[in-house]
Amino acid sequence: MFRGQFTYSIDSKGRISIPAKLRRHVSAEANDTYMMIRGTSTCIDIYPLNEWLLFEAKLNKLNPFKPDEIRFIRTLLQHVAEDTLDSQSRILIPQILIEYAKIEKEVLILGALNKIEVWNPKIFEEYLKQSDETYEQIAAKVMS
Amino acid sequence: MFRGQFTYSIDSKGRISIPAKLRRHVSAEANDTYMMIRGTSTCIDIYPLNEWLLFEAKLNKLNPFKPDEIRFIRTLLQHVAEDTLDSQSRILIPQILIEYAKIEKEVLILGALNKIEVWNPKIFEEYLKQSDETYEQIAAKVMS
DNA sequence: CCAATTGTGGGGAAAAGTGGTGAATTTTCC
DNA sequence: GGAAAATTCACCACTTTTCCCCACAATTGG
Repeated sequence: MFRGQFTYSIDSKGRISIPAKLRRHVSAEANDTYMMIRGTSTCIDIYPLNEWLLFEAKLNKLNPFKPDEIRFIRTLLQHVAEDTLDSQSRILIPQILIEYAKIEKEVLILGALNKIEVWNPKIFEEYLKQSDETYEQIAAKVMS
Repeated sequence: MFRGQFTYSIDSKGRISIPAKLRRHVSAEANDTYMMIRGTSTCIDIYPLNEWLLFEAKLNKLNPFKPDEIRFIRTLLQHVAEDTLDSQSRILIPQILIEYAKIEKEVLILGALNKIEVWNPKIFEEYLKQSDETYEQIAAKVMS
């Protein structure tokens, strides 16, 4: 499972290193392959291939004859991209996802259980502020 | 279960020894791996891996497509870091946690049941003073 | 009192992160 | 259809960080 945050940078070609500490938790089944999609917030979600396949299996159980469900599937799959690590452990993020997540130079990489999220640090900060619950309250709920 | 307090020092690289007397209480399942996280007070909480996994299991049951629940996951995992003991039984504390806990040179290491807390000794002293109630009063309330 | 363990410090090799070059392929345009 | 331009992608190079190892004083325990 992925956890923790890392501040990295994206280069002029749109490449991002996958942090070594996250890479250690990627199964060998993933074959250094990652799937990228639009996040549900203003960020990019990155799944190792094996985790993606599990997620895809869930999508497959949806009913494509229900308007809501097919719309969800289409919206999601529209911007899926696949890439394999280069020799420096980086993946190339498609321009359209970079724009969607409003990413500039600095990126915040967040380990979030079965996926890795990529944020513009400023946007992530704003996102956290919007919450009613403080860190203390959330911690109290989970850690008790 | 962890108990007792120890005054140690953090070195210039941000490493802290885990006291031998606490280490004896760590399960072999933990694989010498510890998770560090922002404490709810001005301190750092350290969990052996196996203890931490209990919390993570709770997070795993949440639905990351529900805005409230993914927010919860992000807020918590943001402040988590992982490390394994080196050959001298030390772990490396990330700079961001050191700053959060306002740690300088001396640290107070506190065994606190299922976790280990790391404090700046001065801050811990202040924390104890801050309460209006005496030890006796608090004990009466909590233990009844 | 001696041997083993523990806590602290630091050097140096290896890994990690970042940036860039240039060949190969694809696309564009005349 | 073919040359020029643009894109892709496999490498190469450099700097910084990480982490593995050695060293040593202090403490503990028999």
